[in-house]
Amino acid sequence: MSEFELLDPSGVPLGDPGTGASGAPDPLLDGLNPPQAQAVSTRSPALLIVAGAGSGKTRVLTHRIAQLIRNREAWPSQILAITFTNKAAAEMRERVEGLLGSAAEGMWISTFHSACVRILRREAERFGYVSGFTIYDSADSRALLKRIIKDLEADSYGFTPANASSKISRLKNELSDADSYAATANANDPRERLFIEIFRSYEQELRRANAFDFDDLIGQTVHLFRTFPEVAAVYQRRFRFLLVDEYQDTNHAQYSLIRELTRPVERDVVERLVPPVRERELDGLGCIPAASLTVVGDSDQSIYAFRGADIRNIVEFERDFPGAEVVKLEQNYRSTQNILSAANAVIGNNLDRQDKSLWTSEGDGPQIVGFTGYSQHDEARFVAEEIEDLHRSGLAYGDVAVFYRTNSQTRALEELLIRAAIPYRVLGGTKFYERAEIKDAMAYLTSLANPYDPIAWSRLIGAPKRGIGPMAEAQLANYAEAMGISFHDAMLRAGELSFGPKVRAAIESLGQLLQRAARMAAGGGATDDSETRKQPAPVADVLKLILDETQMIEKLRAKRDPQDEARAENLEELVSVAKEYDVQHPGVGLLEFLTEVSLVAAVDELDDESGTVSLMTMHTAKGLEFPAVFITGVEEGLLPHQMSVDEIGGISEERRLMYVGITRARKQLYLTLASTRAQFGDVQVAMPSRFLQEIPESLIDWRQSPGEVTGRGGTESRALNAPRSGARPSRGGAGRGVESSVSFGSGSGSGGYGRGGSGAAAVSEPASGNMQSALEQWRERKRQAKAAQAAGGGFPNTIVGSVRDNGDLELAPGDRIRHDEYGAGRVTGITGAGSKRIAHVVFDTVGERKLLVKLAPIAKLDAGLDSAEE
DNA sequence: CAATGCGGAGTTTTT
DNA sequence: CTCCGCATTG
Repeated sequence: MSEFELLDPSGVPLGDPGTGASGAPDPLLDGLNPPQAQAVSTRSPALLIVAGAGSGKTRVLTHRIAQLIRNREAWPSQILAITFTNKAAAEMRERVEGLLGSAAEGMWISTFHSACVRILRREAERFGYVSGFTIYDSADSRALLKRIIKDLEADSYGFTPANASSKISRLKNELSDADSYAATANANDPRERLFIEIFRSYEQELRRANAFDFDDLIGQTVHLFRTFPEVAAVYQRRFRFLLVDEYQDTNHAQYSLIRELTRPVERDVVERLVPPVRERELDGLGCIPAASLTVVGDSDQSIYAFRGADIRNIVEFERDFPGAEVVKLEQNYRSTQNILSAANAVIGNNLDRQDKSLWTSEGDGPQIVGFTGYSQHDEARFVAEEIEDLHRSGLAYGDVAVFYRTNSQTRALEELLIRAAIPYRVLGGTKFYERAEIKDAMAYLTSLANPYDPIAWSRLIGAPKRGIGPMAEAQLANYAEAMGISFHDAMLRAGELSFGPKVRAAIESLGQLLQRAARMAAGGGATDDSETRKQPAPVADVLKLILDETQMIEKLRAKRDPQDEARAENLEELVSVAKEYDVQHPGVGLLEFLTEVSLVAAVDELDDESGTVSLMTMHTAKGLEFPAVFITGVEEGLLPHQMSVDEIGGISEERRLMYVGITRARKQLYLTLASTRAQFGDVQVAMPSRFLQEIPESLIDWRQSPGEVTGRGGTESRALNAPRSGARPSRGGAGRGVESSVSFGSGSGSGGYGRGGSGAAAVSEPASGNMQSALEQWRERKRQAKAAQAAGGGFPNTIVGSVRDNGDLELAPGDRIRHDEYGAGRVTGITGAGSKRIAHVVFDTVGERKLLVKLAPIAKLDAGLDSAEE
């Protein structure tokens, strides 16, 4: 919303705190447990709600807000609630409105970034920006940095747009700028000096472009408040109640923003405020007292340290805000006890945390299901098959989520889900708005709002290709700068520069298009003659004008690359998005659309009604819950991620990530991994994650344990055509690690693995007998691991057993082999060498496969006629 | 100026 | 493996 009322104009006195709640029982407290009710009702100046996963914190927050309003302790306009994502904000608004009726109008419920944009758009003129500023996403920032690094020839010092950007981001999150950094940096280090130059130049260019990057949105708002106390006072006065969700993930800049907003307004500033401050707003000293602050968080779910989140913000809250009250919510209303026990066991391995255990009164529920695939492909197939089983037993696809650590893991999963015809949706990853063609089209809109933005302008010039190259672009940019005019105006005056007739015509026609579109967007109508001031044109109309005139869609369609058809469709989708926006927000104009697009988060795309399986990273999953959850790639190097192992606190953060993942599951949790994983073209052996060993084995029903797939923990390789792990009978080559025949829901044993193996899930029964030996191996390895750890020095995961090793298996074209999964087949070729030898095999039933000789579950049956023997 | 092709490099999480 | 930048060619 764009309206901005300072205080409710009616001037009705606010009720006395607490009066509404006394006497009759409050329906807003109905069904809350005592700590929850306490968290809703308490009125200390600062409140920390320590809310474990699934403990009903959203409920508490919404009820608290509703109670404040309903008791007339606050007007809706006096409430500022900060959430982590737009989706969470929308949900919270909806729930508060549900509790109150429509009385919630005027509340600010938004993310840090959205709230700051709103403030900055109002106040930008005060410090050299204009309201139409552009918000640079990280790609835009990097594009700008790329130019700067090139200009300064800093690339030879190892600076890249990516590393410079992340360093600048880190500094900005600490509220540093180039000057303050320069004051502390080592001036004798040429690399440091160069970095400072990059940083300074980046700041200048942003300002000149009238653009903020993500971090600026917070940092500059803090800066604004500190520089202009009377501006800060407007917001300090307005927002009497601040509520901040996910407080454990706030960084220093965000923390500072909260501090600024909860500062009392000093007497001398009070006197200058407009409209004049009324007596009842003041305390005895003539100040406007500090706003009430409520924060909600769980330090065990802090997973954004890499983005500057500072766990100290929550740990030291009581010290920061004297008089703070702390309420702990530990009862979980989401998950079964088995899932919670696993979560508690994992997080319990993090030192320096306050001991806290989630519990539920809802019972144990089914065991967690574990599965180890031979490859990520195999793992993905298990996931797909299992989802099918869940679906057949009555679970909606929309109730299932698949999590992973890195976005690249979606590949194999998507492939198998497509093959199984399971509807799914990937959240995040390469987002819609990050696609090249979408960014191209958006560059036009951005440039209309901010004709001084060089990144947008530079992008639109080359999309589509129209004969204006880097030379012409540079000339125009120089000219614009020299004359102090916008890029658009420079293009309209291309005749004053020495371009060839063709180039000049192209430039002028583009300039005219932008001029027309700009008029239209501003509400002047597409043509010159408008005397009637109209509403801003709908965004979709402006977009369509651009797409039609530039022929972007047609040009894509004319190409023969099949990818381009998809790109054309994306552009059409963008038009639909814009139309939808126009319907939802009539008459608000381009700027709001651009803002909203800039600030969408991955999770905002989640549509609860979509009826599709959701794929997302565990970071994206925070704050969500699903009846059935798959956590995939639970391997060393992936979860915890290799990159985190050397970082201080890295493993702890990864463990929290695992904890977040586990606690998303309501009823059924799956932990899956693969024993090999292909990365960058070659295959690598993967070890089970140390986090798996931290979960009591009784909680996990291993359909196929790591022990079964990676060998026996010894060095000898087993007879490869024997049934795996001893006791299990072979299943005619299609035998998979599916041990139990107890099925989930209606016993559909049909949809199993391979041909004939049952894929039905054993949910409530412990593993049946023939699982014992495999489990025994796994246990033995865990025992060894524990012993090693107890012996001191050892890491939890120093012993993970050896892997299957067929290293000495000689294969040649013509050999017959048997594969545990695919059955019998004939080798048609061998490529690669050493541990990366790949056998190309045509199987009798499943056709051609490529297998890593060293690790595939294969055995030689008989040699081909001309095979080389050892 | 644009399109094509080759070679090299980089691989975490995101508002 | 895949994306990106660079150089060559049309």
